[in-house]
Amino acid sequence: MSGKELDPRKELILKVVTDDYIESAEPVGSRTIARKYNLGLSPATIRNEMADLEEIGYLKQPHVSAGRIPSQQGYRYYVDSLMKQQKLAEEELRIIKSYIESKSKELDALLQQTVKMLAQITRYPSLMLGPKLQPSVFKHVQLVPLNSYNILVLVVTNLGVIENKLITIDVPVEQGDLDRISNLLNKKLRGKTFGNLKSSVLAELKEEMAAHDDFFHKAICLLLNTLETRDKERIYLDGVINILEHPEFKEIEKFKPLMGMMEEEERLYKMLTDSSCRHGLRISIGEENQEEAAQECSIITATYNMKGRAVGTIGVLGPTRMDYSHVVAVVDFIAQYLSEILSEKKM
Amino acid sequence: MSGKELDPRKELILKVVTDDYIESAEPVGSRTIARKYNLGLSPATIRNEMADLEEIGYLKQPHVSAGRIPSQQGYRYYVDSLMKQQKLAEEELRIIKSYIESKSKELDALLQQTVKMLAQITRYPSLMLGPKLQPSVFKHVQLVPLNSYNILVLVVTNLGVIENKLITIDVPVEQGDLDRISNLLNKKLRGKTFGNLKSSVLAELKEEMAAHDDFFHKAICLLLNTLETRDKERIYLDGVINILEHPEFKEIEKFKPLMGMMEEEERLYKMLTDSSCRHGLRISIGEENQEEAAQECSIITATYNMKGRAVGTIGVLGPTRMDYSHVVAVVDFIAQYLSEILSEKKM
DNA sequence: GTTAGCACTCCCTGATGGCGAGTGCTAATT
DNA sequence: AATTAGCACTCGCCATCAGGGAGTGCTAAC
Repeated sequence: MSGKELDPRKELILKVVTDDYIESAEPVGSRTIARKYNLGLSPATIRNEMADLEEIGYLKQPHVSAGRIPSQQGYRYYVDSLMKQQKLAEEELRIIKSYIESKSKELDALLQQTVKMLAQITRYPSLMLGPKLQPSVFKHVQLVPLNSYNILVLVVTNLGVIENKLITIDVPVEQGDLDRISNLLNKKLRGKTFGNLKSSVLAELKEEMAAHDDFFHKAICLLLNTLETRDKERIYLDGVINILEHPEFKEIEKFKPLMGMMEEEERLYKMLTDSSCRHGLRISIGEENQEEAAQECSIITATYNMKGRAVGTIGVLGPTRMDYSHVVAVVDFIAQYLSEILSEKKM
Repeated sequence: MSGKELDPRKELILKVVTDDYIESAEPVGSRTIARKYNLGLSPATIRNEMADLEEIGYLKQPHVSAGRIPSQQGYRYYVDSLMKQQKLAEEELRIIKSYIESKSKELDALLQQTVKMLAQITRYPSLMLGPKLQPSVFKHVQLVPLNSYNILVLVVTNLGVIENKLITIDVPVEQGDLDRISNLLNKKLRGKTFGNLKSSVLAELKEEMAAHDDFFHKAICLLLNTLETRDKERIYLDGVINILEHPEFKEIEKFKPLMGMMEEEERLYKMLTDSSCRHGLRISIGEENQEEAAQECSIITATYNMKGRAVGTIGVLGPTRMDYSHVVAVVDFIAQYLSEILSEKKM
């Protein structure tokens, strides 16, 4: 009942119903279809086809005397087989490009702007995860004393990302000692890739370490620690207000669960990293979503790359009756363009 | 008509009406008051008083055959003169303290947790600004080459805060040179306060600079730059969903403007730093707010300190019919307690 | 296989009327 | 003079009801 191919006329009807419902948000009836789209079919014929489509699960009726709307399965078929690939308008391309380019200085601002722009163009809430940067070359380590008992450990990688941790010590250490240790570490580590670093070099360091004092020990441990605990990637969210424009959320009670979800990074994170198809474009419709609050919504995500490696995800959330073809086009393009821009960054 | 003192009985009635309306969200009538609170007055007398209070602008009627609700002026009088100072329950004190203490490691996490907790306790959206840290002592500067053309400039202050900027150069510089320059800078600057630094020391450095190459010049400029451009303080926001529990936002259209506001940091920032009474506790009622979207809301804010200097603001947003006395108590206490904790931090 | 016709379903809207909570006013009471 | 009881009146709220409209399923004709 699910994997079946539909005959062309059923496909046509399903497509028309879905398109119309996406646009109007009203259940669509046979008469409307016959009048609005010239299919050369009478309302009665269309009714029969719609009854069939309902029986096999692609359409449903809100109530018996209403028109039809797509079921979740209907949307799935629409998305997989019927939806026509949309080309973005010149205007949109221009906006997207200028937005992303103009802000290409600060990474964080770039991403924030990108999500805002995505929300503006699609008119749906938009989110973004990442990027998860994997530093590969060690550049610098520095121990900076803030006061007698607190020392800041800075680690700089080739990405220009700084990891920092504060450590507290019991016995005061002198500036000179710290500089000496910093220098020693740098001499050993500078230019090493992290692959090497973890295995060989640090082992070597640990041996030497034994010869030194307790503080040195602590510093090394911390260094290791710092390198291992990678922060969770930040989540960017914008355009939440857009979802209120859609009649499915006219009732505040329908909106509450979504609002609750959007205030919890953890849940957004899960949604964006959801199992199925981690790679490239993904469309989750209704109950296909793990996240309960989003089961009357659909989510379209795409991963973006840096130098060929997927580093983050960008996505759009809307009612199941969302404008799939447009959003897919936008999300896809932005992900690609963002990948280009990021890969160009000298890192 | 506004600065007037009310006679005791009018005050009593205004207080009772306000208390009741805050609790019930329903216009309160004379009979209700007579029955619920034993004032020793008949409904008719109360009616007369309420009519008076309406005439001089402290109460209003949603429609002619409904009970009364406080006007903005009524709330103002209530807040200034009638509201009784509330003591927090042991339970609440305990929760607040444990929340703030348990997270006292990472500053950012501490603040985030604090706002979340504030939203949970008050059941209103809560926000926080800051803190605006003013570093005073220079600790360390480091030039780290990321690749041939990009150099990362790190500046560490006594607060353990790291400013970093990327600079791009035309001519490759060698590691050794960078180290030499870093060392030189550190020797000159370490331990200096920023007050000194800007005036005397840097002037001196600039002279020496002339003797050195172009890159050195660039580095100094950047250093100065870095020290001058302070980031805008971050805004924390949590518990937006809470506002949906209140009947004044049952209609989505009432909520939209607020949602729009809460997605724009700039507007939140303005609200939190609003002119009137920058110091200590502030209550803005309804149209007293500059921000248009919040003119059917009230905002209660308090500043918090670090070592005696106000560094940030914490606040709660609710309908004008909000539980002023409870929120005031909570906000006030949290601001004070947070100040304590922050001031203890070794910085 | 398609379509016209028809009876039927069910939502939506607007009108109607009673109920209840509340008011203002007046006259009686303290 | 202040307070209160009584009463007529207002108005939002709610349930009820009827009519209209959009849509369906079924049957019979094309």
